[in-house]
Amino acid sequence: MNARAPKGTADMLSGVAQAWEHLQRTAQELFARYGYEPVYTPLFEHTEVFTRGIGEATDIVLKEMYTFEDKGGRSITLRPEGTASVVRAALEHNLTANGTQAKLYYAGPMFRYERPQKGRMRQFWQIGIELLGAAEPTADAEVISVLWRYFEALGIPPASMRLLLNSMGDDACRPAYRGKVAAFIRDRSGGLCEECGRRADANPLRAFDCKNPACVGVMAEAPLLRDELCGACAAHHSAVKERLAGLGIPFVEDPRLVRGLDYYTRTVFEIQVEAGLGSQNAIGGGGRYDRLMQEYGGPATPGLGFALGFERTLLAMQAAGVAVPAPPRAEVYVARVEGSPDGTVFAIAQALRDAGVAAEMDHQGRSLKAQFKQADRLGARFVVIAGPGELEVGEVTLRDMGTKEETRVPMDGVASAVDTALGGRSRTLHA
RNA sequence: GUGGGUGUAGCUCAGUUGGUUAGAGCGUCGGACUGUGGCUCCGAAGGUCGCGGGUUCGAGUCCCGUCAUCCACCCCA
Repeated sequence: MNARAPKGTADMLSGVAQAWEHLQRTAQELFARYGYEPVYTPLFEHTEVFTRGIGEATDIVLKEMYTFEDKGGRSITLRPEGTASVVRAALEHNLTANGTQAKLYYAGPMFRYERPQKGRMRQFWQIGIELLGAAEPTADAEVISVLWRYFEALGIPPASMRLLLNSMGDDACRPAYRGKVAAFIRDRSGGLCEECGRRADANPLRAFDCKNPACVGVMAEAPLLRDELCGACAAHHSAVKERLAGLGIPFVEDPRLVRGLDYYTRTVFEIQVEAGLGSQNAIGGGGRYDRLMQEYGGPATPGLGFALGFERTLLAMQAAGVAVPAPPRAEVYVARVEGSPDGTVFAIAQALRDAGVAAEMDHQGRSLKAQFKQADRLGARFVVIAGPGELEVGEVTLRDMGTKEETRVPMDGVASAVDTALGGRSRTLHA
């Protein structure tokens, strides 16, 4: 058989897996302070959830979805992002009935069929929050600040982050602007790449995203939505900026920031980092999607959120030299000696664990010396030497690996002795 | 989907103009007067040289194919 993980997927072994849990713990703790509650939606949905939500003309829907027919003949798609599912769930369970506000967060794998490269996987992890039912600009500022604070909490230097901000307008002003850009593209199509020429019809705004130098040059002269926002959108946008400035969160207005999902209205934002991501640069982003719920047939419900990528966040942390805290694999190592009754050694280790101490012992019949090496490698602060001599008189030797001090303690008092030595921080699980 | 790079021990890599039993460092395991760690020293295990085919007296080393991987384009987290 082919003992290899599929293309674009990766096994997360101890080092990475621990970082993963650190990212999740940090998120849970921070998001809870803002009142967000966890939600777990299915990893797959009816395909329509994504085609309608994300937009038929987006790259995600056009060429990146893992879509298949299940045995019941339904078209199923592995989620390529989180917002569509959460909004679908909120609608299904009426979480925003009568204008109720819902604050949700999720974390888990997303799937997109793309060629993998640095910072891009076919299965990748995102954490995101969604704030539903909130139309005020303070909501935008809150969501953006959660994202910013999260990266700060992880230790990514604020100076290395760049927050980009833009407004996509709404139904009152975007259609007219969109028409203007389409006209502009048709007019100047000679100077644009083939792809952008085609964009005029389906998705003209995406031409702003093109990295082709010629296109960048031409699009630099294209009309900007910033200058065409309706009064309500302009007021909203400037209020968001005011709130952010009030928090001291630095942002850069980028009138050409266009995000790849069709559902955005008004505020869109992205946090970029310069080092570590290869040719990618965004570690998180999001925006407002006031029409999404209606798109699914629900009541008009404003909403917004962000998503951030685990892989990219980790790359950014590594580039910034941030270390991920890793707990010691053992605080105490219980060593057995030739002639020690296995059952007794085993019981001592168990007693320590029951008392809340991380304890490890040998299961391979290795020499005492090897056990000490192992204890050292695991980061154990103490080694309990359970030799026949000690056990005979109901005692055990407790060695402090730092000071090399050894004391004899009663066998049934090991847990409390260690607990005291560790500063009494363990909790007793079994009275 | 397109382009380029790379595929040699668990990991990072070296392998000269193709020539006999494929190497190093790290890691792992064992040992240094036999119940004790982190340093040092000694030793050991571990490799279908991605896979298939071809050229050759002979290929890890050249050619073709294939797969995988990395990076980039597209686009995004």
